[in-house]
Amino acid sequence: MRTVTTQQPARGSRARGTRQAQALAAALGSMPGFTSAQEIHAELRRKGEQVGLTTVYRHLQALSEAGDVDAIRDDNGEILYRRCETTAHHHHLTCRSCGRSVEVEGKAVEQWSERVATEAGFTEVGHTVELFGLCPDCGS
Amino acid sequence: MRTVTTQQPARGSRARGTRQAQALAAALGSMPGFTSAQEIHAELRRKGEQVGLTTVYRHLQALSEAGDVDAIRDDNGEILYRRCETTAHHHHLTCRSCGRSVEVEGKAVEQWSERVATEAGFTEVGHTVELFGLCPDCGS
DNA sequence: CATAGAAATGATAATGGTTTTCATTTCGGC
DNA sequence: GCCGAAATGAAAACCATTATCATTTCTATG
Repeated sequence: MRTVTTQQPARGSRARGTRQAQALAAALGSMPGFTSAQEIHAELRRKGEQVGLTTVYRHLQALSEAGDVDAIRDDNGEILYRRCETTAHHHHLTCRSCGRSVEVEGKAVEQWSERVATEAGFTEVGHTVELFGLCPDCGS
Repeated sequence: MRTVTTQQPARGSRARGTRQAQALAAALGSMPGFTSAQEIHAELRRKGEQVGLTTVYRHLQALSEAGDVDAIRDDNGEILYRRCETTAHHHHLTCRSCGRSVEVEGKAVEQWSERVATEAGFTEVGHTVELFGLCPDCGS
């Protein structure tokens, strides 16, 4: 085997300091709204970053489980990701046209779901709430 | 060449009266909660009804578009169907364990979503709201 | 009754996003 | 330098859903 001529960066802690992880984080941050794993992967390649699709999926999944990114499903069943701005529980108002999204609080919804569930005798209630519409720019 | 005898667009009386359609409707009605197309198909075969998977999908899709059944996506991206009990807009409180579901009204949610959207300048707002929990039977 | 044309059906193939597999590479520590 | 754990990624597997298309079923009509 040939000698390795140059060693790439990535000094320091491995998991988070990985070249791929950093590139992914950067890409995520540069996206205004929700984007699919595939799109993120494409964006990375466009930027010249070389990251495998598998790695993109793996990191997004990990980030999602860790609560560092939000994940929702669009109508086609694709999973869309977005970097979280707050760690508190929240929902999204997403533009159908451009994908831009706003995080919204949902106190009213939380209370409503609690009440409804209790009335029906349900426990350990969770909920999925997503809003879609046209943002000011795309609206007309 | 003979004159093309125009055929009256056959009424939908057939579509609904089809053996397969009836079997599907019956199966749907016998399921207490949300079920996937695959499960319904399996159930039909179990009953001895011979209905192709394609047909199951086709009918479910048609029924869904017609508003005769509700369709939601579970966490795995699968589409789950359930016969509608009311034609009015409503949401569901579904048991994570047994799949049983209750239809709930969501006036509070409608108003909340309207308000939030307006505040953000969004228009033509739609929403996805699903509640999950443990029903009285499965909860304790 | 025969018959043509339409709708409906369903076996099969294709799609496509996501996950697995597994061999390889990277990197910290000794 | 070397070992082993973690990370990576190309390729294959998965699997629900859709598209294809030949065949069957039904209905109206002559």
